[in-house]
Amino acid sequence: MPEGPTIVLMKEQLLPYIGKDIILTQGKTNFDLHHLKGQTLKDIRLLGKQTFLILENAIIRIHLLMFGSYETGQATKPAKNLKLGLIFENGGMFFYTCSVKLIDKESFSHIDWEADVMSKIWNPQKAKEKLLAHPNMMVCDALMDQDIMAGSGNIIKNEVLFRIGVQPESTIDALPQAKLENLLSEVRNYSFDFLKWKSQNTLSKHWQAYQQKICPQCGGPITKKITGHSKRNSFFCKTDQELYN
DNA sequence: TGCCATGTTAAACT
DNA sequence: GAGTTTAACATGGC
Repeated sequence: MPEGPTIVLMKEQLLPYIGKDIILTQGKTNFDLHHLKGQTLKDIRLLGKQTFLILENAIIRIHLLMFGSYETGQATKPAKNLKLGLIFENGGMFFYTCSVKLIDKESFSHIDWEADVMSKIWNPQKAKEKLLAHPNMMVCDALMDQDIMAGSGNIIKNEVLFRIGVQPESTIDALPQAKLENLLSEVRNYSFDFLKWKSQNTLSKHWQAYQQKICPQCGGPITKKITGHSKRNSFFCKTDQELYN
């Protein structure tokens, strides 16, 4: 169950199959899997929560959504949930309960790779311009917007806002310049902390606001509230986080 | 046990 | 037809 960093970890598991030929396909997709057989997996690219499998003659987009899961090597989960299985000479990759789509070259060529907060070409300046183009946008929505900050999700949103001391319903135009810069740097910083803690299986131990009841700084209550157009739960401290609007 | 959730899409509304 | 809301997906943790 994925935000961007989880997908970065998934990609590491998929790397051994780059350069290998697909010898068998499995699963149930809304396109014909048959023509994938025999193709080489040329590359794997990520944009936030999306994974692109670049084949010789097709591009497949995988999105794990909320409940999706994957395995590499051998498939062990119930076949009825298998959306896509690709078998290579050295093992397979299996994606369950997720979205699997064929992407045409045209739309693939228009992807803004610089929007991925974990990418080495992440472009916070460009993200800032996109944010400023939506002055009334609430920061809780900004941090869920996959066109602006691809890979950020509800956990990252809440933890970033706690770190920078800003309440989720603050708006972009009311945010002091320094806080905006803060937001852009912490969304990347926290994503890499997320990656580190996730790989150590200690992610939830490090939550300061998300799913918390007591503020670790002031000892006061953490407020839980559905916020923004994205209508996702926000967790925040009214004392240690300022509302700018 | 039952409820809720790291997310997006498409159907079903207005 | 547009914009908006709801349901679906179906697992795992508390």
